[in-house]
Amino acid sequence: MKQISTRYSMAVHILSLIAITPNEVTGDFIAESVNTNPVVIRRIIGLLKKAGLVDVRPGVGGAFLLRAPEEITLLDIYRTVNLIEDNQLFGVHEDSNVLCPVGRNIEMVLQSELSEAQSAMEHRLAQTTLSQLTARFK
Amino acid sequence: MKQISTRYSMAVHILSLIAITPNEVTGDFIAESVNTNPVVIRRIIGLLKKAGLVDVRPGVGGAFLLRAPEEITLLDIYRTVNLIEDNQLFGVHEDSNVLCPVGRNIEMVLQSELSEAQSAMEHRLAQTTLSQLTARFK
DNA sequence: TTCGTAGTAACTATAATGGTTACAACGGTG
DNA sequence: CACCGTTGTAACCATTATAGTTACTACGAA
Repeated sequence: MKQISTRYSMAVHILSLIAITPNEVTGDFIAESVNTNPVVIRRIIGLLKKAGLVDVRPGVGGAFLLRAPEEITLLDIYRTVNLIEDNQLFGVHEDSNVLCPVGRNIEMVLQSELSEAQSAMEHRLAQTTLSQLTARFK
Repeated sequence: MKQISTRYSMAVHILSLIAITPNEVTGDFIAESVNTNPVVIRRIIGLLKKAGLVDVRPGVGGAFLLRAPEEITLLDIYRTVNLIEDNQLFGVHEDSNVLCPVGRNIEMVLQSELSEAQSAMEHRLAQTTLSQLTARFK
């Protein structure tokens, strides 16, 4: 299967970098730390901006947090960057045969179970803040 | 983002159908219930066979469970069908710049957090058995 | 021997991903 | 004012996973 996009881990990286740097941070600087193309960084920062997590100084550049690192959780970042259909992590096949007892019920029954599993994961993500993360860098 | 493949929900569908059907079930019959091409079904059954969840009568055909529906969990099926690199749901970008405190630590620190989140999800999947699922079909 | 089925290989169209080049817009600075 | 570094996008690309399809071989039972 395909893993969840590294866009997410890169977003955490970006926010961590902004959090621990006293002055403002340019996209090119972040790109060097992440070791990727600056455009990739800008795209992710665009999502973070739209979500109100960061802002960027126009013209001269430089990103900064709009929320305290103690108040940004891994779930916040996940939700920002991992745009997904109906916010459902699990895809469920549709158009099953309604003439069959399984086909008639599988979608609803399974979707409810899978949503619970997804919630369990998201709940765990919500337990960790950006500041807890950056505290572990040495 | 991309959702987790519907291969998983189809696998649950397939096993449910085998579980509630008294006699053995052919791939074509399952394909009609799932409403897809029989080859797609055969491919998934191949994975289920390899995992020891089902077996298929050669020649004449027909699949049957090798384990009681009470002893097959959604996690078992997930693990069978959702083959993924290192069993890590979350992809984490590699080759970050080691000269940067964030780049040097992000991979290990984040991976450990994300593994916990994944475990929380899998733990929830392990709570539901195939028999609990089929009991909800009416 | 024939028929229905399983197992596979090969091909396709579609979509997400991560990277890349290019360029316009913007705000300080000399 | 003119330049420079930066941001925001658009456009394009190669790679990969996905889900479906056709086609063929192998097998067992009637």
